[in-house]
Amino acid sequence: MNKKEKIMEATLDLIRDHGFHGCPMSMVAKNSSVAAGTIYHYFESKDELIMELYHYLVAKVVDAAQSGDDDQLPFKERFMRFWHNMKKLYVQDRSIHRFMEQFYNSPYFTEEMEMTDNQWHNWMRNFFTDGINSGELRSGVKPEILSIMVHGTILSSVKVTIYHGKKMDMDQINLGHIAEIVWDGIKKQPEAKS
Amino acid sequence: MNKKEKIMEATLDLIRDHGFHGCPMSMVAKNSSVAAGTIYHYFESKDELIMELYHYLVAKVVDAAQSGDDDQLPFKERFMRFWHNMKKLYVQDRSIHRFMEQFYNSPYFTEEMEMTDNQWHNWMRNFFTDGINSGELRSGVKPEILSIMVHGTILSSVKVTIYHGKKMDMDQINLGHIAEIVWDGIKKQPEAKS
Amino acid sequence: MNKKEKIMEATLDLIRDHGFHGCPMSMVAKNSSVAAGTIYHYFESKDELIMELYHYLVAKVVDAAQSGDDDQLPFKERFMRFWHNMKKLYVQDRSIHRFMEQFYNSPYFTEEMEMTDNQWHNWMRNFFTDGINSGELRSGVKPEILSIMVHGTILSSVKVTIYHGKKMDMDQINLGHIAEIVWDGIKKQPEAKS
Amino acid sequence: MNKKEKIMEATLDLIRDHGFHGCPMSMVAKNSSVAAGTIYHYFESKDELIMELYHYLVAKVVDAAQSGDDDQLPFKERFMRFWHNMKKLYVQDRSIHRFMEQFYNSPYFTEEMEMTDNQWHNWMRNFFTDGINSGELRSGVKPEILSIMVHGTILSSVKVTIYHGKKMDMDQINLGHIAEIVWDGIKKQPEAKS
DNA sequence: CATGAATGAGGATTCATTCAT
DNA sequence: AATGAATGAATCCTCATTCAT
Repeated sequence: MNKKEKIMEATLDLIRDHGFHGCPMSMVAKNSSVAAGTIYHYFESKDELIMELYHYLVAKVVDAAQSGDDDQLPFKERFMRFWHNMKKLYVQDRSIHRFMEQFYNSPYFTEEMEMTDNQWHNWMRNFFTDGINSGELRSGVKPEILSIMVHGTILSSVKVTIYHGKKMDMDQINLGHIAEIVWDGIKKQPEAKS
Repeated sequence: MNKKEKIMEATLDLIRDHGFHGCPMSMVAKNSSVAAGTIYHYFESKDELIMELYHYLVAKVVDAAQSGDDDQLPFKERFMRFWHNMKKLYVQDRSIHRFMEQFYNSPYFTEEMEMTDNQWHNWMRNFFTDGINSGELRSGVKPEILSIMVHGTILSSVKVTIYHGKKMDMDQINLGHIAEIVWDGIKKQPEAKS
Repeated sequence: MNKKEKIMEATLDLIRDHGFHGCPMSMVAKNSSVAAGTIYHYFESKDELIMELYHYLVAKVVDAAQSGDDDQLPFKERFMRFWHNMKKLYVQDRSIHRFMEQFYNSPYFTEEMEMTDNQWHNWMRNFFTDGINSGELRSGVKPEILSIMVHGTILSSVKVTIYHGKKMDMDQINLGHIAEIVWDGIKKQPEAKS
Repeated sequence: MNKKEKIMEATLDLIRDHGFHGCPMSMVAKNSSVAAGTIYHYFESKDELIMELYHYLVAKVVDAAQSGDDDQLPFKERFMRFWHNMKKLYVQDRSIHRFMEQFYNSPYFTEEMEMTDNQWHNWMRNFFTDGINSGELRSGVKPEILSIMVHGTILSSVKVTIYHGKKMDMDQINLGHIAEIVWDGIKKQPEAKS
């Protein structure tokens, strides 16, 4: 791993373990085994380090999301693969999610950024647009809405897995059901609803 | 409003506008019109202020959630009231949502807290247990799972409303549909599905 | 005990246990069971409280020193009584000595105070002047010098008693010798010295 | 002088002039011509600065004590050299004495420290053990006791010199006598006394 | 007399950033 | 490129003192 990545990974670990607060540059330096001054060769400022880390993680997330995807497959299959890719990513390494949640609710994340081209939102929009166009998903709901909703539910199910995992003696079958429930919610609905 | 609440509200506003960073005690003092030292009469430390603010907001959230609830009503009606109460709460005053998102992903929120008696989780568990017991919700899914899932989706739909609201020129009808979609996902299912 | 004394005693205890630093007025208030404001009815300021405490303790020390003294007795007897009175006082309650040592080496204690009438130094000067005049003590040494020397040695022997007391398995006979050694040093010397 | 020593010396000066109070880090910084933050490169905290200063001074004191010492000399000569070394050290630079007096009577100095290996006490114990073994000092008194006693008396005579020095118009001869008096107290005694 | 909430200047400490080496 | 000592503004917190009740 090159120095720049080492610095970003150290920052990420620090944020996972000690929050956005607990990652002073001095500690980033120590944890990535470089001198404090060296960080400033790779990043103009701490803000820039955080911003680059954000983009680095977005790329990682998109990569994970589309692993094994194939637009020739039935959309339910594609949806399930997406779902499990994301869950795996978030469960295996909590740091990504934790970073993102803090990032989105911090002043680093401005409204402009949201509006601007965003790899991750673009990918999701396209993905769900495919499902709508192929007639396998509900029509009449914008893909942006579907994507935010689905992603929110994935994150929630990650929380369930992580926090309650052992404590609640929850059988895996139940947890697996969540994806089905969500699929039932977004799939093409037969006709009238109660 | 008493001084303690004034301090908490000032902190909350600061966190909304400038994130978990960006609320130095000096600014909390200024925004709540008390001297810096006064804060320490009411809170032992900044950490304690944050923790008390959390509990204060949880109480507010539970209050909002159960507004107009009545266990004699059909569960779909109760669900829709709950849904709209929550959305109203989170959309009208973004500060609660922003605080919570940051809080849950910060070191303030420990695993123990999750496990410990938690007003909000208790309320939600009881609520969804009612729906399961009355046969109006899917059986075979634990109420804890339903509550985390539903709440996660509410938060997501709040994000849609807030961030994309104007930009996307999204008609209100579509947004209203989300609750229906979720209801379709959690309601008693007719029979077997693939 | 009246309120004023209660405040002074609380201050003294605090200084013994936590040093000159660790006695904020708030804690003095708590430990003496009065409100913070009340202290300012009895003392103009913290400085004044410390100064009054000093004078209060000086009086206590003089009282202890002259307990059982009688200028008709042989001076060696008077000296031994004095010695044991002081040791008892300092060993039984370390706070007096600890306060004094810190006081003397703090800015509270000015050179003027040293020069000014000082009950305790006066008492000691008079005491040793008696010994010189009666021919039982060395001549040619000013009583001021004798008194500071003797008192310093008492304090040292208190330190021995307190710190090393148990640890060193020191027989009481040896400790008792110190007064004898000092007496040998200050008593009228026979004639030529080596 | 390196920066670490400059900081310690500035602290010492401040304590001499304004007591253990009266040396805020900001002033230590100013007096040692470094930035406030720099102090924390060399010392973890103010407490650690004080503790290191203590050890630094103990080393200085031991150095001074053994200056010109030679175990081939008669013990009286060694004793007199020791005495005058110490007096010189304490009188020439009052800061060491003032620091020590405050340090020993503050919570910085714990019982454990007293018990623990202590350069200074070790040196004194060895010194007086030599005198006892060579038969030039009283037997039957532990060297620890002799050392505490003698040192206490030196400190007292320093106080005499400093506080009363000019005021009392005390001839140097008298002051010089103190060492003789103490020597008379601790030297091998001719025979039994009442 | 007594209270204790309120004050705000001052103290210890942190931390992003710079710069001589 | 890399270092890490140095900086000093900013932060959290303390505490002597006041004053309305």
